[in-house]
Amino acid sequence: MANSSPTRIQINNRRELVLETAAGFFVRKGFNGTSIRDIAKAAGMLPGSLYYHFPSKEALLVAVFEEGVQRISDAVDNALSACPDDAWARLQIACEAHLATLLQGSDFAHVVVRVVPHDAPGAEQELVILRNAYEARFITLVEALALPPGTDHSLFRLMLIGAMNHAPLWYREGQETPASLARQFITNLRFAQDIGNSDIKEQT
Amino acid sequence: MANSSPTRIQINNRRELVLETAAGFFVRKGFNGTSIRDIAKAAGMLPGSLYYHFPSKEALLVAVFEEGVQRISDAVDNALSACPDDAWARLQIACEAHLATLLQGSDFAHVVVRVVPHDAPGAEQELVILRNAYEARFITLVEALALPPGTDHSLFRLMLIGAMNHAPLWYREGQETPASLARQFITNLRFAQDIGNSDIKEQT
DNA sequence: TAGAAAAGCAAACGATTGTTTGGTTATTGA
DNA sequence: TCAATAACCAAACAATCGTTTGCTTTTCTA
Repeated sequence: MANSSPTRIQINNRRELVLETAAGFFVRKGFNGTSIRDIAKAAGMLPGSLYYHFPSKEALLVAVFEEGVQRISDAVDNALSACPDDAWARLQIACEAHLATLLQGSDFAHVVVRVVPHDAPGAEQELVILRNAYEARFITLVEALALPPGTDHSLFRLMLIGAMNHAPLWYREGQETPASLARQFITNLRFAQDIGNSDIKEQT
Repeated sequence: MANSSPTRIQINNRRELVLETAAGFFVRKGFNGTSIRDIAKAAGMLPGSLYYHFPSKEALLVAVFEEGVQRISDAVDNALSACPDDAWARLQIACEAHLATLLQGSDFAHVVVRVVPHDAPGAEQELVILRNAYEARFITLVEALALPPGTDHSLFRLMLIGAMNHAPLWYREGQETPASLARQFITNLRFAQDIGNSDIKEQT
């Protein structure tokens, strides 16, 4: 007997639907702005039914966070696996994957950026650990850079992450692509020159 | 008696206390994570009493936003008024004032960065207008820069604002000052060199 | 000195919150 | 065939939510 027959019952078959629905609400309404009833109704279920899959609203957020961190981590890792060893090129590739997942992927990764862990006090530590585990990639990537002497690599990384995670607030699909954004992000942080600034007195 | 001094009644004498208390909660708990009862209790009043000063919870948020935008605007404008230097110096001074208000000032300015306007749907437009009115300063400041040819000034500005507004999430008082942060922010975006990267072959 | 306005208290309103409980249906392995 | 389990429904729970109403106290003005 095959242990996975075509008529096999789909275990937790609507768990994913609940997760996706929740991610959408958490992104658009925030954690505290979303009610269990919002999610249940949009998923075609009753409020109490969610508690078969998740023991609490905060546990649901953690599950969404886990999926978001998993997806954006996979995207970045996968992009880096087929990338040259040049530190700047690797960072740019990672930024492109980060932005693509954040701006064009599902809502899961967006939740990780949008929802601040302290909004769910009981799950705060878990959420911070998850996000830190992902962002650790950028510690390595930025430390591999040969930055000008005296540059604080940590601050450089925080600037970059801040700039990237701010993108969902202004990004509109159509004009710019994650790839073009990543290229410009890195260019602005790498090639920014003081061309023509040494004796600039005024601009119009 | 110390409290029976005036010949004039103190109009709205506790309105400021309510505003400050609300700002604190909005920063630490978010808008939807804060209840009217939270604010009232911390301000030593009853929940209903807040409605003498503000017609609704969203109107209270708008008032906090207005105060926050006012304070950070004043800080930046005041810093710029004594800085007729070149464009980069002016931008750095503005960043320093922005960061100082955000990280070391009252909670008012922090609310403007922490609370996303859509969390209060009925006040969303008003909140966006307020924030845009402030951020317009950086449009001018960044457009005055002589950036490398082909640089998107708008994206440059969004990077900088994203990096700065991300700071409250990692800043810890003691080591770095707003001034040192602003200097490094600008340095990273201006003087970033490709030192040690001359062996780069190509970028996509 | 009378009275209007400011400021807030006390108490409740209906609605919504996260969650629980017990029952129901469908599918499974034995 | 049958008990077990997955998955969900139906209905309610106490608590909390933003807000309203009516009343009281204080203070300034006319």
